[in-house]
Amino acid sequence: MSKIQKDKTTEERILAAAKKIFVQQGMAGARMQDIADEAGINKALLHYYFKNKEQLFEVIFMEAAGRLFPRINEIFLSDQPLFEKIERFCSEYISIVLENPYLPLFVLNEINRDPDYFLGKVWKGKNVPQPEKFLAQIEKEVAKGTIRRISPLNLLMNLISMTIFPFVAKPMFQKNLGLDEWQFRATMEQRKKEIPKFIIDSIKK
Amino acid sequence: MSKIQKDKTTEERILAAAKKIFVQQGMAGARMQDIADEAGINKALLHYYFKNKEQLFEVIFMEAAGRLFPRINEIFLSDQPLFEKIERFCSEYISIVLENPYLPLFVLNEINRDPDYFLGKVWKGKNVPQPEKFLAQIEKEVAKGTIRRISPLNLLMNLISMTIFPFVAKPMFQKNLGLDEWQFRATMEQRKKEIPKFIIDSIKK
DNA sequence: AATATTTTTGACCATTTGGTTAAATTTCGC
DNA sequence: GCGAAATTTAACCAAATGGTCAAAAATATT
Repeated sequence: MSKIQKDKTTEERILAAAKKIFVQQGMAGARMQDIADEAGINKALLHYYFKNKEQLFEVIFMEAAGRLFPRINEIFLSDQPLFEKIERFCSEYISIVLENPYLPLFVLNEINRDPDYFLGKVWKGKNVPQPEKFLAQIEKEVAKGTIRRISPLNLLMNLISMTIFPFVAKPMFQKNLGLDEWQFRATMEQRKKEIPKFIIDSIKK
Repeated sequence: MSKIQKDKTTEERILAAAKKIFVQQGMAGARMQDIADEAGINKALLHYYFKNKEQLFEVIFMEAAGRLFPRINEIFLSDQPLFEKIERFCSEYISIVLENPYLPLFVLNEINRDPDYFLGKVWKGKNVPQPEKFLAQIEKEVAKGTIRRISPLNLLMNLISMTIFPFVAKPMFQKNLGLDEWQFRATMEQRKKEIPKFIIDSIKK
């Protein structure tokens, strides 16, 4: 039981509750009863708004995935210069995830359970990922001689890893490095600039 | 149902089955019946060897965590020079995880569900993590002028992130970048040397 | 071979859990 | 205010699930 917002509509309260429970417990661990309790309503009413657990889950998952994946695609598709792209990605991505630190682990976890199903849902339609452009851009910079010779694939992995992983391992980092909530946030704020600097220092010629 | 090893003892078959199911489905998603089936035995026999789900899970979890955490602690505690440490960590860690690519996500996920409980189990006794030494070592190198000024915390996060995250996001990377199993492995083999090079290029003065 | 011990099984139980139903209550259109 | 529609609830149901038990089968001990 937590604070039940009286101003929100019932459906909004259900979605907020479902998000909290699903993100915390995963699809398998989440209980419809817990979601109902969290929303301050009856379980039957839950099924009045969402016909079953799977459908409710899919709404939550797609909303979560929808916040994370389009941004990754942006760095593939935009027309900016490489270094600007890297800076923008880190800065914007960290901002988004700081508001929902547990989303990445949640999404990666469900993808892991059934990659084809979930990635099929996420990347449907014209939204398929096209990393070719970004990878080609890196190769072009290598050819121009502005950056050292590096495998584009590795550079991409490095960028995404350094940006996202600290959130995935948040409890571990916090506990092992003794960071409270505030210190963790501050560190991630720093990293908006530290990561691009780290990368550029490594590859710039 | 999969191949049931006749040469292994029943207990070993149970542990292998439990590992497969738990790592794939997580604690909440795993079914005792599925573990029994996978081991080619009766559910009652499962409880004859392990008194309940939680106990069986803990055996699996501790075995998994025991493979991942001590290595991280090593980079904190060993006496090697910084660059060697970084190289050794990447190389050894990737080797270990290549044999069980799904362990990191599994462990991080369960830690996330109950950080204090699980991290308490993992780091019990004299095995508590002591990052101070590693962080101090970085600061010393900065002072000596061998590497540029960088926040030790950020460097540590970068190292661990680049090493582990590709495994956590394995299905996503594979699907979105079109890597089959073999190509993924080859990429990670490359990264044993690419990551240290990437880091050292960034911080060496 | 006979007996004691360990391992394995099928049948069963209690609880949890997702989901339904019919009735009650509230809200809305008039 | 009144009937209809939408919202909310309590009570239930069936299937799934973790766990038990007594008997059977296999193995070890003498």
